[in-house]
Amino acid sequence: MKVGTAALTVDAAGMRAQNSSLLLNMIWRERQISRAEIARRTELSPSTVSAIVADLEHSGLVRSIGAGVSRGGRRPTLIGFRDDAFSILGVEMGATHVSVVLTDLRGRVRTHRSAAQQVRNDPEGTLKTVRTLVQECLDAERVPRRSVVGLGVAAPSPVHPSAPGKMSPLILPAWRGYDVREALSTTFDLPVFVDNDANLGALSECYWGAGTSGEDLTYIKLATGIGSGHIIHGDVYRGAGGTAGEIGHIAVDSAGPPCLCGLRGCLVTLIGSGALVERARELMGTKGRKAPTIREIVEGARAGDPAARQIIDGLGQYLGVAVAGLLNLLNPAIVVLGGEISSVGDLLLDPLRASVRKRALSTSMAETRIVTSALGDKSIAVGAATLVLQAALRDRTLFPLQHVGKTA
Amino acid sequence: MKVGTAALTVDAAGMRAQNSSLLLNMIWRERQISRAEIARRTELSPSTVSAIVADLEHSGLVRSIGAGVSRGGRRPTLIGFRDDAFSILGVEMGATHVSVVLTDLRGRVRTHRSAAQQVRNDPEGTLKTVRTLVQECLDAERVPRRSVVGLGVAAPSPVHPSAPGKMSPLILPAWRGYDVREALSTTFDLPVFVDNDANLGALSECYWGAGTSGEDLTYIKLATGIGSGHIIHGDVYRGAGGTAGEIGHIAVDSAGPPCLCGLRGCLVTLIGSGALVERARELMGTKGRKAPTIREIVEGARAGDPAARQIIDGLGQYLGVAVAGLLNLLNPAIVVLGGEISSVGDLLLDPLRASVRKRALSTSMAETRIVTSALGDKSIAVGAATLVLQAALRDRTLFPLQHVGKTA
DNA sequence: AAAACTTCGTTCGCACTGCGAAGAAACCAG
DNA sequence: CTGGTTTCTTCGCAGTGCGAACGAAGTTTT
Repeated sequence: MKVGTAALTVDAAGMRAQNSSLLLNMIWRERQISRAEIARRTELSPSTVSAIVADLEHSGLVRSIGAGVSRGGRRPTLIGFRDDAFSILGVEMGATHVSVVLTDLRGRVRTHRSAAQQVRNDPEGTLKTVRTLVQECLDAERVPRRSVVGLGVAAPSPVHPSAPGKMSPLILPAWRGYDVREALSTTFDLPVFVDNDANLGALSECYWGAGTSGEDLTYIKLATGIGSGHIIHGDVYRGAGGTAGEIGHIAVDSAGPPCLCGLRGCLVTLIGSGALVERARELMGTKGRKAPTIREIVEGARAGDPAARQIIDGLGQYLGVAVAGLLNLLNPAIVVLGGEISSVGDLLLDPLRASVRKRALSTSMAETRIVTSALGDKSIAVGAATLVLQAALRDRTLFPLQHVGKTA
Repeated sequence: MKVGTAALTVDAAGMRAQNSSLLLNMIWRERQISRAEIARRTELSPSTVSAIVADLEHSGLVRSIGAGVSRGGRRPTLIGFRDDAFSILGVEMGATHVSVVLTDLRGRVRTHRSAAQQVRNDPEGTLKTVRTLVQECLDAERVPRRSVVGLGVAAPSPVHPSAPGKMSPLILPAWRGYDVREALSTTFDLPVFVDNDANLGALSECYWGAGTSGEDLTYIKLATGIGSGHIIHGDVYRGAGGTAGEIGHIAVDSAGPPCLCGLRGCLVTLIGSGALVERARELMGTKGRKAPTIREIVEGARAGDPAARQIIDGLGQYLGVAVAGLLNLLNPAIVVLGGEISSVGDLLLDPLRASVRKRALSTSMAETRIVTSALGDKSIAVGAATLVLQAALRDRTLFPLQHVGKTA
């Protein structure tokens, strides 16, 4: 189990691990597939495929699920992935809440819990809440610790690749000294993976949403803050310091209002939830002085309220400036918009696309699809679980098998 | 030699190929290293290392170069990479010239030729010029075709990953129907690799310039056009449609002048060579109405001419807007500025860094170094050759060995 | 100067892997 | 029911990396 820095060498065992991983991924993707078909696609010999499938079957990750249709001879035995073989925990730490999901190996939510929690200034309380909710999820489904692959965490902060678990001292100063990974890993005795929330939203879309086949994708989270995450070559791209995707602080209007970060006209100051709500209070009838919620803006826009429509239009236009820059620089295949406000769909996409078209090269536009997320409000937490799934599908040893190596 | 789509399977031969590649790269990087040291670093067994090195030695890529210093026992035999074992051709197609280099396996230029050539509207003439220059380079060094690994081409156009060789119909409409790769590959009977010029500038920096150890890097080419290239995980990143890095058409000033591309305030309209020269004519003494050249601006700035300094300052400020966006979105470890104007060094870097600091999150700034290129005017052509080198170091079979497989 | 120790590189048998040929099993078509 | 087809397994083979043992070539100690 070499985990050295350079170690990319292969020996006989590594060869098996690699091919085994390839097959496992193929079976997972196809849901059901015969040995013969696997052999054809991978160009591995039938004998090798049989041997590896036997291994996988023995470890409980796949199983035979009856016969398929004949192609003019003996009917193939279909192999299926056992989605329920293990569970995965996903945690979302939002700005004002914590939410936990327990999923199977297909990203389906089996149980979920959430609670209001001030995350920004209360690390101790947040960790306690997370622990409680996680335990509740485990208890609710009577899931033994043994059958949990790991725990993924979505944090509202950039995460440095070399120190996952530590929060950014600039974004979450109160978390100085805390290590989320460390803390939860010791509590539950599980592998813990931490990443930025927008990155995990992107991963979620890549696996369960708009990402059809692992193409490069960018996810933009429209909420209190504006964040984005990139999937490049099937992997979350984090940049040199883990801050790739901080689209919220791109300056789109040099004459705009000042931002907490010290700049002017940041995207977040113009289209963050706070700004939208503020704008709504100005434009919409302020019944009793109470500021409307994002949900009300969404409903208003759907109902045809001109003020709400106007807010969405403005959002689309500003966002278009940033997205145009994104397309020119990165040229992703898909851009997905998430966050509550994105549920207005075309009402947002139309002005956005128009704004982008005015600003991006037509070559980069032509190949890029811009869509809104179809995943629900648990997409970030599910994305956190997906981070674990992705790691395990690549390295089978992460599955908590009884390690029945044939040597034993 | 499986080159299928999915094929990532490994058999015994693939295992050897992979380990062999690893060693080859290590020897290339270290220049000289003993078998024992290789074994320690790779965690391969000494016997395996010896066997593979024998293979490589037999193929002429490496050789023994005497003994190293003892570590308290027998002195190690140092193995060195034979930089001169093969040659590589690199071609730069600029806006108004074509330039060809013949390099060794260490990026050193052995011969070079260049000629004025209108590339944009004259595909036929351009290809002819390229053929002539390449042949001249080969003749000058009496290099037999057999010892050339391949030919790399830097094109002033985005290159679509699925059709390298075809130019973008929007940028170079006159090239419709031409396939550079096809054309040159048949002429010289060599593998041909084509990529965008800025991408290859980035690759050049990654191998021979500011890129110290394969960190993520962005290169920005300041010339007639403004382009950029990203190196991610040691590889050129091309995006979904090959247009990643089109930084030149990012809008930095919504009130700016209209651009050929149809937008307003594109970076290129503000800091492209044309704009700089135009500005210079306004500010500097226009002796005899003749517009100054970029070179004159550089010299003026160095000599302390306030007008030239002012131009450079403006350049730095505008560029800073785009770079700030780049840092927030991609968070590279290094940003390298290339192109003739970048030779003013700190005179440009100071205002640029100040501009960036005003606009980028301090977290992404902290980890990013911004520098000017130290490579000469042949860096793009050398980058084209490097593309070939990179491919061959990964897949040894690209070296035109006499394929003396031990079976023969 | 000789002996003891250290490091380097090679040799050889072993275990494991994937492959290919052969064969058994299962199915379809006439 | 027979011939052809496809699926899957069995078994011997070739190639690979590993580990132990060994010789080679230095350095350090006696």
